[in-house]
Parts: sequence; structure tokens; C-alpha cells
Amino acid sequence: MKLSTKSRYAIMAMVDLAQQYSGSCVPLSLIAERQGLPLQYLEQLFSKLRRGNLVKSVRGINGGYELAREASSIRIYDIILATDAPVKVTRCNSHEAKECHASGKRCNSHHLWYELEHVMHDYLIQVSLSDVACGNHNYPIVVLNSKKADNMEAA
Amino acid sequence: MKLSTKSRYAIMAMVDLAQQYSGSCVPLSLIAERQGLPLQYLEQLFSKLRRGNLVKSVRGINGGYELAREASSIRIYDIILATDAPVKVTRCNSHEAKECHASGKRCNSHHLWYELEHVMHDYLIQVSLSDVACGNHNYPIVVLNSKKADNMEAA
DNA sequence: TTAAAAGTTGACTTTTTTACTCAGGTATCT
DNA sequence: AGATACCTGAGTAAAAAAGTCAACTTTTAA
Repeated sequence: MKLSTKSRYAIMAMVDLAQQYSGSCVPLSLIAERQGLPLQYLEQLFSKLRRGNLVKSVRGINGGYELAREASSIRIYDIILATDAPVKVTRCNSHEAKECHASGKRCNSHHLWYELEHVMHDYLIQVSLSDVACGNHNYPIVVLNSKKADNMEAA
Repeated sequence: MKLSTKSRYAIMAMVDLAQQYSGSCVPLSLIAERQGLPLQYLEQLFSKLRRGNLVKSVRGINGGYELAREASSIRIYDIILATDAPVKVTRCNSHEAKECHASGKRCNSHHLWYELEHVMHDYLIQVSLSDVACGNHNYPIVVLNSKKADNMEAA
């Protein structure tokens, strides 16, 4: 149950970018050095981040990267989505039930993974890049609607 | 961002066991057939489940497995813990900061993963085997304390 | 009491994924 | 022009996951 380094490195680099940015763009070589990440691996990741419209690149001398929009409007989930596969916990696809059970039906624990994915997604979508860059602590808790439905009308 | 099949198979098998049990124990070969899982792989997993005190084994002819206690008191997290590594999303260990950043300090997104792990753990600890076996839907939501702290006093 | 059924174990192998590296190319500024 | 930095795709070595093999133990029904 591990996340790949792709997203982790990408987030480290994006946080670094958000913290260091001060008007002019930042070359990847600086980020790689500061964060201790392989430069050429970062280049791959930023290629994806650019295609995902999360960063803008400036070529040529004194070139580099800058955030495409404000850090507070970039969700952590956006970064993961751009650099890694979407949040899928198992290989049983939430919509289609192929590969899920030999019979073609859904496996008996299908819904469990669906809800776990939802929980992860729900958290990652609420946290922004600026939250992480500023070191905000969010103290998340998971509320089950079936158990604690008193003062909540969530779906 | 995927969970290994170890936990997934183990949970499928445990759900099957919880659903099929009716007084006498159930041989693994039946579970393997019903769920379409490799028998000898299941044997490995049940060996761990037994060491984790989640199932009891009965040897000899007409032998098999049964739950060690009521399905409602077995948490999904227990099954994952017994068969797989604990819920760790990245390789930066929540307590020690080794491997986290080349400098030896914590990486800049350390806390994010800590909270994500917490969210997953918080969900998986609240759902029981019987919930899954009975097909209960729990509609979990994630509440951030910093944003929606109005009517909650959670830690 | 013996043979078959089922659990138990550890080592081994195959496959897939991860985490990079390499080599070359392109755009841009000085 | 040439240095700097972005950009891209292919290739690769190491690690992990997924599954297999073989041998062994316990128990019970015949």
C-alpha cells in the first residue's frame, strides 16, 4: 500500500516551487539540488505537469518554471492526477467490473475499495498546494454517514 | 497508487468465509474456487491471518477455517495489517525522517502523507468485516478541522 | 493403521512495475 | 553563435508483487 515516488517527487518539487518563487521563474536544476531529486526524472514529471496546465515553462537562458496559477487554487489531487495514475486503490475499476472477479461479477469487497478511494480523493481534493507549502495542519477525520448522521446531510 | 492483491484477496476470502460459515469450518479449496483465487496463494495469506488471530484452523479431513471471532468485531484494518504492510503511503516513515529527504530533514510534504495515511486508517478502522459481508454502505466523508470546525471538537 | 484430505511452510520463479538513465533534440536569451 | 534550459522517447537495472512448487504435518474415516 504505497504511493509511487512520481507523485511524491512532483509534490515536493511543486511545494519547493511555490515556496521559492519570487517573480522570476525557477530552473529545475535548482529544485533538483535543493530537494535532492534526480534532475532528469524531474524533467519527465514537469513535462506532465505542464501538459496538465499546472506550471508554465520559460525556455532559454534564465528560463525555468513557474506555477500556472495561484498555489491556493492548485489542489494536491491535481498534481497526483497529472503525474501518476488517478487514485485507484485496487485493480477493480470502480465503474466497470472487469478483472474484478473471475465470474465477471463484482467482487464481494468492491464497494469497500470504492469508498476508500473516495476518502483519499476527498482529502486530496480539499488540500491545496499552498496548504502544504505553508505547513498548514488540517487534522482530517473520516465521518461515516451511517453511524454519525446526526448533524450532517452529506451525500 | 495501488494496494497489493495480498490484502485484496485476503479480504475477499474473509468476506466469503463470513458469508458462508454455518457452524462447520470451510476448506480453503472452496473459497479459492468460489472467489477465483489461486489456492496456494490463499494458503500463504491464511497462514498470516491465523498468526494474526483472525481465523482458526481445523486440520484433518473435514478441516478448514473459521473466523476466530465475530465478523462485526474484525476490522478491515486488522486484515490488512495481518496480511500486508501497515498503511504507509510513502517511504517517508511517519516518525523517523530517514529516506525522506537527502539532507536528513523531513521532506517538505511529509505532513501531507501523514494526514493521508491517517485518513485511510481512520476509514479502514471504522469498517468491520460484517459491514462488507452484509454490503453496508457507509458514505464516508472527510472533514478538515481547520475549515469546518464549527460543530466538531475532534482532535 | 493406513491412506487420503486438508492445512502448513519455505524457497523459488516469473512477471510487472518502478525508478531511473541516456541520448538526442528544440527553443530562447545574451 | 553558443550557452542554458526545456523537452521527449526509448531503454534498462533493480525491486517488488504475484504466483508456483515441493515437501511436510496433522487428523480422521475407512
